[in-house]
Amino acid sequence: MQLEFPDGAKRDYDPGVTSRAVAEGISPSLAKRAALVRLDGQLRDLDRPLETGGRIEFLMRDDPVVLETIRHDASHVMAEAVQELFPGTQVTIGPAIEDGFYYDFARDTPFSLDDLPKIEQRMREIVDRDEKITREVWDRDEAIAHFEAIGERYKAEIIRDLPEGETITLYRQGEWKDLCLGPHLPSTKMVGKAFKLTKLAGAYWRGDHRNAQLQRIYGTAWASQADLDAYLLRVEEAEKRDHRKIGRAMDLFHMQEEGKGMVFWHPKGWTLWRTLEAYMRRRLDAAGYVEVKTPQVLDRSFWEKSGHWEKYRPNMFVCETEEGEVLSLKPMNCPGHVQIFDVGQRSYRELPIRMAEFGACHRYEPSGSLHGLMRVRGFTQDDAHIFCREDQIEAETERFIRLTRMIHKDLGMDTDHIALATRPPVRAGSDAFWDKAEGTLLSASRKAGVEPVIAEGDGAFYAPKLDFIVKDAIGRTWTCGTLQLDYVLPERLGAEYVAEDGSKQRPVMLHRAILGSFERFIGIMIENYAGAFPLWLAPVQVVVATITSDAESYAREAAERLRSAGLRVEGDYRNEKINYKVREHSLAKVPVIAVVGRKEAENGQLALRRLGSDGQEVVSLEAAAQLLSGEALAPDLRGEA
RNA sequence: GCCGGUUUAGCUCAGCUGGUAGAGCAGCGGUUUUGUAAACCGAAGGUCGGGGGUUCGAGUCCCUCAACCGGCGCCA
Repeated sequence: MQLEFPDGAKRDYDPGVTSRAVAEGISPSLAKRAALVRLDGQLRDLDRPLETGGRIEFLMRDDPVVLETIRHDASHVMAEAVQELFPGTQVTIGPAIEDGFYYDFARDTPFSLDDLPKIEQRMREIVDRDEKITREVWDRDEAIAHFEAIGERYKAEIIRDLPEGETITLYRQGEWKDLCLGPHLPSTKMVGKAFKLTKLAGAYWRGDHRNAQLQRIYGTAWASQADLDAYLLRVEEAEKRDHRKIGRAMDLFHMQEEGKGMVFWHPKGWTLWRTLEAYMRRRLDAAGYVEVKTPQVLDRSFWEKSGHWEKYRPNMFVCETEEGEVLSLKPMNCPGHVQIFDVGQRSYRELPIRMAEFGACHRYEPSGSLHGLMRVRGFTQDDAHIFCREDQIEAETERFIRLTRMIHKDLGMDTDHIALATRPPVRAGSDAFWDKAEGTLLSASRKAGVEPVIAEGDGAFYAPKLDFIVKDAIGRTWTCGTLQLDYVLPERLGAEYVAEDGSKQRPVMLHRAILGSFERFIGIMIENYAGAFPLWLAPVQVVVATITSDAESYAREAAERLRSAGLRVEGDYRNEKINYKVREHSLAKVPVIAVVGRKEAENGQLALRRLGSDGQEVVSLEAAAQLLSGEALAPDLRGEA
C-alpha cells in the first residue's frame, strides 16, 4: 500500500504497519513527538495498524486538533482516577467539550467538592505512570458480558443500543478499560498536567430527566500550563463582567427573596431601559409597525380558547378572585394581539399589519432555571406579530432580518449567524407544508444577504423559525431575536380577512422579537460593555466635579446648561480631592467627567475627561454642550442634523 | 424540579478542631479647599438567611425550609 506525505512524497509500506513505525522510519523524534495521525482526513491512533494507504499526516501534541483528544483523554484519566479512589463507581460517558471535558458517573454517595483535589492528584499520578493507551476490537456479546460482569451496566446498555455490526472498540490504559470510539493519545503521559477539575453537577442519564441522575465532574484541560493559566484568567475576567455584580455596583437594579425572578429597577437601570425602549419605539415606528397595549390579566376561558390553558398551564401565574373567578397573568402577548386584529372586518388591503407591544409577561419558570436578568419570571418582550398573507411572508421576513441586524449593530452586537430551525421529528402539517415554509424563510434570508445555518429539527412543532445569534465583546454568543411562522393561532382564534375575491381568508402570523426581553437584553448589554455604556445609553452621561468649593456655583450652572442640552448630568460638589472623585466616577463607568476648578470657573470652561483616557480637553461650556449633546444622540438620530 | 455549593455590617470578605463576632470600603460627624484613579481623625453600625435540635454554652455540630451560585433538565 502507498502512503502520501504532506510534502507530496509517496512511499510503499506493508499493510498492518503502524503509523508509529512509519514515523520511526522517517525520524525517531517524529515518532516520539507525534500524538495522532490523520489518514485521508480521519484521525487515528498512532499505534493502530494501517490497513489501507492514503494521505497521511502526523499531528503533534500542540496541534489544535489534538487538543480535543487531550481533553477526551483527560476525561478517561479522570474516570480511571475516580474508579481507583471510589470503588463501585460506574462509568458512563465522558466527552471533550468546549474548553474542557466531563465524565458522568453513577455512584450512590455523591461526590463533594473536597474530592476534586484528591481526584486531580490521582490523575497526575496516572499521567506519571505513562500508561500505554491501546485500542482493542471486541465481539459485541463478549463486550456486553464483560461490562456486565464488572458491574458496568451503563456501558453494557450503550453497547446494546449500538447498531448491529458496529465495531466495538475498547481502549485500555494500564489496568483500566473503557468503551470508546477513540482516537486516543499513545499514553497517559501525553495528556500532560495542564488540567483542573472545575465543578460538580447532577446530570441525567442520556439527558432525560426521567432517567437516573448521574454525577458529572467537569474539568478543563489544555496543551500547556500557560494555556491553562490564560484560560483561568479569561474566566476570571468574564466573572468581572457579570451583570449581577455590575448591576449592584452601578445601582441599576436588584432582586429579593419575596419576588424571585422579578426585577426592581433602580433609577439608573430604569434610565437605561427607557433609553433603549425609546430607541426601539423610534425604529419600529420607522419600520411601519403600529404599537398596542393589551391586558395583563385575562380570564381562564380566554386561555382555554388560545390553547395555553391546555399546553402552557404549568408555566402560568394563575389567580383566583373572592368570587371564584379564575384568571391568569399573560405569559405571551400573541392571543391578545389577535383580539385586536379580530375587531371589525379586516381587508387584504390592510395587510401586512405589524402589531408591536412592549408586552410585560409573566411565566412561572422552574426555580432552578432562574438566572439574574437572563432568565426571569416577570419580563417585557419587544414583541410584535405581523399579520399577513401567505405571499407576503417572504418580503416581511426579509424586512425583519434587515431591521434586526441594524438594531443589533446599533446596540453593539455583531450578528454571528442566523439559524433556520427546521421540521422537528414530531410535527404537525404535511411535508409539502414544511418544504414551502422552510423554503420561504431560506429564500428571504438569502434576499437579505444572509446564508442561514440549518438547525435540523429545532423548529416548533407547527412551523419553522429563524433565530438570530449575536456575538458579544468577549466572543460569547447569545440568541437574541427570533421570527416564527404561525398558521395555528389565527385558526384557533378565528382571525380572518376579506380577500380580493370577497372570500374570507386566514392571515398568517409571524411572531417576532428583536431583543427578546428587555431584562435579558439589558443583562447581555451590561456584560457586553462591562458596564461602560456608550454615551447615548449611559445612565449618567456626565459628572461635573469640582476641585474646590470656590467653583461650586459655576459648576452648578454648568451642570444646568448641560442638562438643558438634553444630557443626563450629575454634580459632585463634595469636599473631596479631585483624585478621589475621578477614581470614583471612573469606576462607576461614567463616560465623561467635567472637571471644574478655579481656572475653568473664571474662563467659563470645562475640562472634559473621557472614560478610558487620562487626557483632558478644555473647552468652553457652550462648546461642551454642543459637542456632548451631539455625541449623545442615539444611532438612529445621528446624521440628521 | 434534580445534583453539588454558598448565605456573617450597605458592599467585599476574615472568624482554626464549639467559649459568646472582626477588617477594608461605603454611610455618618469633624478637620482639610484640594488640578485628574483612594487626604486625615472619630463615633456608630450585626435577629451571623429563617425555624428547630444537640450542648453548661452554637456563627461554628445535626435536621429542616428558603434564597442565591454552578450544572442538568425545562424554555409549546
